[in-house]
Amino acid sequence: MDPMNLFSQIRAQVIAALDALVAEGALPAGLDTANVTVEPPRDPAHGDMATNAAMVLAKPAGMKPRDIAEALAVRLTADPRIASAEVAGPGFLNMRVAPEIWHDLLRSVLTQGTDYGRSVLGDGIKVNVEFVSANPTGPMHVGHTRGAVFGDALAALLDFAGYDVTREYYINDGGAQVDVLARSAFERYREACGLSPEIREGLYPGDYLIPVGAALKEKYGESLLDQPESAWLEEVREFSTEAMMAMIREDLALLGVKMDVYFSEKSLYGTGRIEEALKSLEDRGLIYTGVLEPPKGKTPEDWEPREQTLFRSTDFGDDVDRPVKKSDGSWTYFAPDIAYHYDKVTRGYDQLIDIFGADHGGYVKRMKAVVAALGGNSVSLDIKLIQLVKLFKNGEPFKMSKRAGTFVTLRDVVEQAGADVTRFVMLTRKNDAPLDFDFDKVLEQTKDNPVFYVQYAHARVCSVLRRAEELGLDTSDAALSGAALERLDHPAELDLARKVAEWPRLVEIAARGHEPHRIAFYLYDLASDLHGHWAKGNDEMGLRFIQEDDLGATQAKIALARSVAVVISAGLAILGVTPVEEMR
RNA sequence: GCACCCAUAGCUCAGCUGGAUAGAGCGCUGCCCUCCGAAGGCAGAGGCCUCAGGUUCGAAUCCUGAUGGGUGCGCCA
Repeated sequence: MDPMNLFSQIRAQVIAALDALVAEGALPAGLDTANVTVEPPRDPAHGDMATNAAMVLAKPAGMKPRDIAEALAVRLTADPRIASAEVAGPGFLNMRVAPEIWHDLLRSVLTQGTDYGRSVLGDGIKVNVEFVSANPTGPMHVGHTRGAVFGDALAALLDFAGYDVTREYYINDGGAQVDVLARSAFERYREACGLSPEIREGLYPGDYLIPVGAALKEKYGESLLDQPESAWLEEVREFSTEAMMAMIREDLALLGVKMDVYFSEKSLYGTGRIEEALKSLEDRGLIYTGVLEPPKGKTPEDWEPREQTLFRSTDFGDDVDRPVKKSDGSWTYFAPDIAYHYDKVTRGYDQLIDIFGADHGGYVKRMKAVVAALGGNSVSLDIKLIQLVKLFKNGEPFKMSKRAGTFVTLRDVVEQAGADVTRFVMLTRKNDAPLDFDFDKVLEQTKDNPVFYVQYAHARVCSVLRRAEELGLDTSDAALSGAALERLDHPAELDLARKVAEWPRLVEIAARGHEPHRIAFYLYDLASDLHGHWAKGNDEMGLRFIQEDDLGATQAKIALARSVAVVISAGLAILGVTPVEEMR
């Protein structure tokens, strides 16, 4: 556990005290302390931290919780850093630490800067986060945007928590939809050559292919015009897919998302890689030929029994076995998916994370089955489903329609709201909860808008630091970490420090659960505490950060303020948002 | 029909992998600027955590079932 995490430090101390009690015979040996926690209590009046040790151990030890708790309290308070330990409620042990603990903590924050809160939780474990993976057939829309932000923030969070992270994009350039793209682009090519395009039903009608058509003309002149499809399809497909991917990369760049790996589905075909992956399954006896039952309740009109090559995914918790080959012998879409995950497994990742749209929930079980079959117990796969984004304008639902031209792209969103705002707002909801995105509200400068609220807190601290500099103080972190922090003795000031102390713990909780939204909520809380503390200065002069007649106290107080700003910066960095120094 | 996700204040949502008296914003009511940024703060009202069982020291949280909503369901990716 991380040495910077105050709660894990104290937990280690609790465990040590328990061991000591065992050694002196006050507790039986061989107790399992895995469930012993040290957490901030819900009600701050209960103290700085609480442990459930006595309640967890009462039963296995065959003792009353109170007796254990009291013995533990005596042990713990022998350390001068633990000011008090009191038994409460059903057997909680509420602890209060000495003020120096908080002063040391703040010093540590200022010394480490935005590295404060980095964790060794990940222990260098190799994680692959696959996200976006939008089909290269057009621009990215709002749904992709949320997935992109979520994946990028999750990757940053895991990196911060000590994992070795790869951001990866799977390009679906091997299926029938890129043929459709090629045909659509070809019509735009014909248009560029002065002919009228025939955008038939089923082709992509979007304007974004017009420049692709023009580029095709520039490259090939009119030489493709009288050729049969078989002559130009492959080249046009290649050309268009690359154009689409260039556009997608640009969109991602607008959002501030940078992938480490772009993996091409097409590279799996004709290279033996699909065959190799399937052989790996076959060697385990997981491939067979058979006939599937028709789905109950909703039998397709044209359903008829067919013999197919199937993957025995039911062995790994899936509902039915899944076909990997069509009846004509060609691969189903599932086959390259298997090969792709096989590739990820063989690249040596310990953990895989796939981020899908919620409408792909039906694929979760089969993908988990694949990874379980290929990687055994050594590789885990977590799949995060991203719920819909509901757009609003002036509080009114904003209907999207490709045909009506009110299709909202990633670019539209970023151009209107800005990347920082877009990213933060997209992370203010759990991934599996629908998200309302109101174009007007996200730009409001009120506390109704969480982005503003957090930014404002950061800007206020910067403002105070500027004031302090005018008074001749050195506001560098190096100088502030040397401040006389013992002058921070007001309960309200220590409360703020307590919140700062929760940061490393929160990072670990968020990383463990693959839940970057927790960062956003924590930052909102922290900002709220800062604003609240600021306002206390209205009534109580002594709580203002700037004390014009006492520069020593001022330096200590702005060190506290700066610590809050440091954590806000670190948190925003994980979310991919730039902290602002003043509001405009 | 089956599977997965969801259900918490009037509305939109948190709730730290089982902890103490369930929280925040919006909306409503009432307060706080001779003062570091009031773009903020404080207080009040508002709850059968959808329902019924179960697990245990202890459940909004875990299990089972029900109800309501969303998504998906063999040669489309």
